[in-house]
Amino acid sequence: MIENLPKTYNPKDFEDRLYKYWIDGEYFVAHVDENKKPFTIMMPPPNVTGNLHLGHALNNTIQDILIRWKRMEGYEALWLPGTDHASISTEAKVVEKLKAEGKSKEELGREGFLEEAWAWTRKYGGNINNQLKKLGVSCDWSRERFTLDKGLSNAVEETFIRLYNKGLIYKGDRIINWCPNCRTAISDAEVDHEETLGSIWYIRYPLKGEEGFITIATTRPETMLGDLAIAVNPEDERYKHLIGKKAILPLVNREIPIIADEYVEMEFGTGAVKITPSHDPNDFEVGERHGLGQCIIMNERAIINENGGKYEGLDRYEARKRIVEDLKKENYLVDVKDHDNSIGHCERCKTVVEPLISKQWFVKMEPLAKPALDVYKEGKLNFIPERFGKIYTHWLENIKDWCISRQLWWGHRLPVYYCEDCDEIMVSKEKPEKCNKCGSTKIYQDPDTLDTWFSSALWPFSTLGWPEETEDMKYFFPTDVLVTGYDIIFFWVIRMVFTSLEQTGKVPFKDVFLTGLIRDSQGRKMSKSLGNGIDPLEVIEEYGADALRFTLVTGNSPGNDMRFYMERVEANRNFANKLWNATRFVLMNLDEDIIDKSINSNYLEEEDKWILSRMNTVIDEVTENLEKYEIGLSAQKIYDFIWDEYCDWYIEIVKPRLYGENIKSKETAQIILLHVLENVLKLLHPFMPFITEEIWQHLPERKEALIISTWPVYKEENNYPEAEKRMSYIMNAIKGIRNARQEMNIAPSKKAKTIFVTQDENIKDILNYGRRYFINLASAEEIEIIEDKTTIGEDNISVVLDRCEVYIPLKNLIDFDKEIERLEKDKDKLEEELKRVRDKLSNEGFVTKAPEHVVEGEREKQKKYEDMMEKVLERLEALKSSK
RNA sequence: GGGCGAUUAACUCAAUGGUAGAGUGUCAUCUUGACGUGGUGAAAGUUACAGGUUCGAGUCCUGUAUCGCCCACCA
Repeated sequence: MIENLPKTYNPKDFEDRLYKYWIDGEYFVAHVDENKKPFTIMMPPPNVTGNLHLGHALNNTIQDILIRWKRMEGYEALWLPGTDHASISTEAKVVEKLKAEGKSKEELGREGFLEEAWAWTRKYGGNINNQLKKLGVSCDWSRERFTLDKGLSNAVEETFIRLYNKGLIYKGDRIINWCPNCRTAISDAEVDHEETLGSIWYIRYPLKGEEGFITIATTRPETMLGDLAIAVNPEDERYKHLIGKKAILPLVNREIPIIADEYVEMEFGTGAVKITPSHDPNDFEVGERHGLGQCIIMNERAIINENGGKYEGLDRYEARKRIVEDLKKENYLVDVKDHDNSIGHCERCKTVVEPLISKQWFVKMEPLAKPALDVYKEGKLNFIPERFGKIYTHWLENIKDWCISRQLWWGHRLPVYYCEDCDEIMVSKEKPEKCNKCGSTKIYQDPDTLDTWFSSALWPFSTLGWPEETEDMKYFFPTDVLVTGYDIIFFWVIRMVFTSLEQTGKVPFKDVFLTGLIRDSQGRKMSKSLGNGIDPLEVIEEYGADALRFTLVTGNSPGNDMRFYMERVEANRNFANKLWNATRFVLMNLDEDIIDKSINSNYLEEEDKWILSRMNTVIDEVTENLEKYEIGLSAQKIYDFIWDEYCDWYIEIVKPRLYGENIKSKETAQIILLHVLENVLKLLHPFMPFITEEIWQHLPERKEALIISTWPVYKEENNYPEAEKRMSYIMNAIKGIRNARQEMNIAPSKKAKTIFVTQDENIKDILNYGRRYFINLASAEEIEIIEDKTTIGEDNISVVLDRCEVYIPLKNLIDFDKEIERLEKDKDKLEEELKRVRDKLSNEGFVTKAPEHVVEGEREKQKKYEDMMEKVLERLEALKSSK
């Protein structure tokens, strides 16, 4: 007896067990094997202390599908996992924890803080990996990396030094984005702009040595404390006479020059602009051009400093309030108007960022951007969907230097040392013994750390041992595809490309598959504050990982946002249950002695050929869809094949053979049931790895795990177009009969005599062959196939098919009005179809220009519909006259 | 101010230029020996709008509307 499955599908019974089974079998571990082609994916490293959310689940499901598929196709598949130290985010969490304990970063000092951060990382660091395992990810845990690992840190330092030595990293005083809450500089990409309704204040500045004022407009009055000039457009007739003169800065009483600069738009505001070089990027440039110098008025917490005079110690917004009040009091405020403007917020903590002049480290982007643009133009880098290529190009064409230093402790410390005596800068991995320049031994390291994305940018190769020339590096790099969300194209994708081109000379991946965002059922972003987030682990707990995975990859397309519905998860769980029970059916009808037998084409019946042929097509299409990254389509095709064709048709058709006396027929049915099931399990495995492996393990004589079985391929010997045609005729006939019977309220249990009328020898042959199908699937009994319908009375349900009519005599059960109504409906449908076909065929353009097979197809349809129409009309007339 | 996307059944979404599909929901029906997490059947569409290209358009082009996203230094 063959071991059977439990009666109900319960994923919790086996998902964890199977994951352990795969791990124990080392199926996820990749090896350098010159006889095989490599296929590599680098998992986008989640934050080390993060938790799995649906975005991760989507991403990793897609990667797992690709990697499992390629593994089965015979590639040496490496999927390398790991985590990111997430400098700013982790540091913020640790600071918060310390705060709750009444401690601060500063109290602990750098060493103490880092100890706390490592403790935190060790405590929460494993979480996300364990959560990923629940999802079934088949990544190579033996190669797991962390961005702060020794090797990866070495790669970071190496890269920094190389770029520095090439002059591509520099230190400079520049306007950067400062987060007063995180108290660090952040890059442009880390600033979120938000349109906000604010005010614009019109302030008049008295002229020096003469009567009158010059009125400026500003959205940030508090920055006037740092004003070093007023600028007007050189062409502006209103102000030409004032250029070169001086004005008095109200409240502060500083003399500032009135200068001319092209940057000023005459149409905006009053046409005169206050210039605050230390607190605005444009003003900074104006200041540079006119040698205005600097006046910094805020500290790292955005609190007014000693340069702010009496406003010193006030928060920036408090200062604004007070300054506006004072201006009003002293009659400098001319007007206040509503004004929309776009305000930058820290991507991490949402605090309004402060543009601030500061000494920071930058990567010079222009020379790096060029090759990254070229490889895209040369087609060496593809985006799925393609439209993201434009976003990539646009960003690179308008790129600005990348601020990479952060005033944080958790991260890669800059490999930069200074001489205390002569300020010489020394860039090296180790601390220099003495100063290169003056020989002093008073050397200290730069306190700053690097932007997290600087190390992430190296991920595709630092993980493989670069800069060492490791075997892994030579074999697995460059990688094949990157799967990530479109929201981190700027942060990550682009930076990986230019960094890899610069350091390795290679594009790090051929394809970039971009996923959309997952939203809640109302289309809102999932967020903690809204409380609408869905925990993937809870979904897995209730419905199983396979149902979740299937939900995430169906019903959406790459790069488009999707809404998440529990109902869909449930539907996919039901699909798993369907497959589970189909397997139970197959297993309970399997005789042990068929297990070793292979398919003998001599014994194949029509439905066997049909299902083999259909399976063959599905194999072909699914593979093709996967190659084009059409994951949702491929999943849908497998779903439809399993449910509609295998379960609803093939299993139902084959039942009588399984219970019948004909041994050969019975055996063949069993062999085909098992054969198709095996192939379907393989096709479905990348999408639903757990249930398929579990079922596979219950099939007789399993020698190897499904995860390493061979991906099915199209086979010409399984191609049976004729059987497909004949079966589809029969299936259509069955549907027609079922439909008519249901509409006439004839219960399926009411078996009825069924008479087919046809003069077509071919159809006769098909129907004759298909007798048992009708008996079992269309509630037919006493099937007759005749040529002449004149002897049949009127007391029938009748169905008009292609080249055939079906009569089901049901004496005294037929409601003539209802039967007429039903046929009228058929008539209407046929009329519509006929009109469409006739219009087409009477269009000369169509007949002459459309491809021959399309025209021929329409002609055949016309003939068919005309014939059917004639029969329907005859029947209608007969019914009406006999009423 | 630029750029991009979306608009298809009640809802959520699919659909290589050739008769618009699915899931969910709805209605009817079935205790048939895998599955009620099921079977069978039905109803449900001017593919946002207006033009154009084409023998033929949900699909390609132009414009409009609505919604959404991204980028951008206009004080």
